[in-house]
Amino acid sequence: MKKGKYYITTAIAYTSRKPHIGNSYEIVLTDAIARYKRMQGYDVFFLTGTDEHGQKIEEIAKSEGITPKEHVDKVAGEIRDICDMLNTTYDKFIRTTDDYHEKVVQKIFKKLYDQGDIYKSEYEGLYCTPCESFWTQSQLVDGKCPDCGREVKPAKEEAYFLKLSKYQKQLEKFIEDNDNFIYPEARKKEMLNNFIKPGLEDLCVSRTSFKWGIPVSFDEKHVIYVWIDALSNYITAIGYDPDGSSEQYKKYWPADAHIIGKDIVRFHTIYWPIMLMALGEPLPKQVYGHPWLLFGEDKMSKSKGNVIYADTLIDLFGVDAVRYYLLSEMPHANDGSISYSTMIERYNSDLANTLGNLVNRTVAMSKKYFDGAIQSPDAAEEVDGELKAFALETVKKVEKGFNEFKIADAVEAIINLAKRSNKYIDETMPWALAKDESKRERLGTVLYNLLESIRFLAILLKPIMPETSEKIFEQIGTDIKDYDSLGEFGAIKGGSVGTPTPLFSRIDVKKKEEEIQKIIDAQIAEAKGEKKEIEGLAQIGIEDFAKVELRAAKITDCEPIKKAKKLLKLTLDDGSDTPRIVASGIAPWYKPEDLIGKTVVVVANLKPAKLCSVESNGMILAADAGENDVKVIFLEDVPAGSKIR
RNA sequence: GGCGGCAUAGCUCAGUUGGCUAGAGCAUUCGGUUCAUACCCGGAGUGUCGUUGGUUCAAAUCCAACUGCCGCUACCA
Repeated sequence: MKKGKYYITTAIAYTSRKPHIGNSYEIVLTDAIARYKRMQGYDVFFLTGTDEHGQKIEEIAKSEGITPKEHVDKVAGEIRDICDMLNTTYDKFIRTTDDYHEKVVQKIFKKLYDQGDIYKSEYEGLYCTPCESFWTQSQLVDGKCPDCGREVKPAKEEAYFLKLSKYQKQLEKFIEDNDNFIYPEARKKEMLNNFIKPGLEDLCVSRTSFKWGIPVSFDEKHVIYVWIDALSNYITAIGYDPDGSSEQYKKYWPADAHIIGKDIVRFHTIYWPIMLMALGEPLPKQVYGHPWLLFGEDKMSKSKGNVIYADTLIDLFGVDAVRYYLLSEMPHANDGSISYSTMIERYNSDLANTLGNLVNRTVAMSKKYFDGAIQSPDAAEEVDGELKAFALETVKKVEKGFNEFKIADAVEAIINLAKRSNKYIDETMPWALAKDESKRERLGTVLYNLLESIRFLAILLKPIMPETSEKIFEQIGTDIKDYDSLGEFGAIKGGSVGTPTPLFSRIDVKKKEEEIQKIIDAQIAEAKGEKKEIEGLAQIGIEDFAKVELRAAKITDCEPIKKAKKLLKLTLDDGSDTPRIVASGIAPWYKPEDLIGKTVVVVANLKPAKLCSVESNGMILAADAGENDVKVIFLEDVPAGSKIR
């Protein structure tokens, strides 16, 4: 049955480093949906790709001593390999460094500028001079530059802006009229309440602070910032062009679903629709912001040895089991979590015991009792009717799950059909029927119903575990694989079954855990090795150290700085005639009275900086003693002014 | 601080518009079966449904307050 077109996309992955499984599961999710829709008869176009510009990439490449292009080529390759390893069926893989993309993005920018939706102004922000970066209030750490910890000051930079404010009303109306546009519901409320209703500020869409990006065609010192560059991929990939788009674009746009992480919902439901409104193009039908898949309780970290990459998992369990696991654990509203132990558990209980064993025992019985020949069904009994009804109901549940992006529900429904089929075997007891020659017809019917039920499973599993699905078809000896055949129970006509072969062999938990432990140990060792390398790179000569002038200084006075939560203003006697004023971010850990009279180490030749309107001359040394603990280094029996070396 | 959400069996969660002795999966335990990958099927459970009030013939389900947890709070790609 032919249905309409269905254009679905993932977010494009940022090519800073190789993604871990938490980053990769989005494409598996999207692939399952794409395969499902395709199977239903939709003309699907599935887009994924990589986002390759920006300051961070420029910096990483520099630290690696290669060009940004070399870096992104490497990482984009890795990302694409992972997509392929996961057996995903994207129709196109776009890179934001692709020629056609860059050209069209420039045209889009120009068009918006020409029609007045983009205008030139000044970007006002908090600037850290040594780091040459702008920061927002929320990015600051203790009111200071998050990179170097130094003072930031308000500064202006020439930049281009997109008029969000102009389209605010129109966007608000669109979101409210289109109930399913932002999904799930909670995200919609967040966008509406936090951003749209309070009023949108215009968006800065260009930068001059770095070079690795698409230049503004009519003002070369500006680079087009991430928003317009990255978001446009959804239309440039299928041939949008302000001067005339391709047939493909006309066919597929607007997108039916953008599948993205919850962290970028704002970009896709505010900036992106407004860009499209400004371009005069229709808006996507739905944006699904999925939650995160975390590893256990912790965030993934190399040094903890808990970073899981797709290839590691695939080596351990096989691609279909990994897909199955990710999709069955896929959270819908709250963040979910994965672990090796639950992976093993689900593998054994769902895949090996429930599904694999069902197929195996059914095919084995068909071989044993009828030499593989599939019988025609005879008169139906009540249990048969129950099984049929259950199978037909499962098709509906799976459809509902996919339509609502609750893939875990769909997966559960499928496994439940396998369980129901196992129960059916116990209810009908084919081995007992086999002992009675007069029950031969009944035995044939029972096995027929089982094979048909398994055929349902194989079709419904196609989007989840494509390879396993094929194996099942081979074993049950049918090639009736089309989705429409699920409208009725009983499509198989004759034929004979294949060889019973276990689909998933049970995992020996102990052995697998040992294998996993080895991988974890290797990861930790590798992380340590990398750390050493960094330490090695960081080595400096004695002449560098000599540039730092350290002196002992006695704290003669100390008071909190009113405007700052974390700062204390210290007055120091550094042995010179004039008292030295230093601001220090230690208020959470020390009270002024604890400090007066103590002797500390001060960096005497640090460039003065103004912190919350106090001029700070130098800094005092303190240790990061723990996650959130700072200890000032105190000196004993050292006269103020002593040089430290 | 503002906006939104969640608190149900040991664990992960279902519980639609208020109504039958509050459910499922996993784990635990007992029993059945032998076609099958020591697998499958069945039984047993345990719960003050966060706390306190209120509405109602009736509340896990509606309202209020409180407590705890979580998400979002604009220029990061």
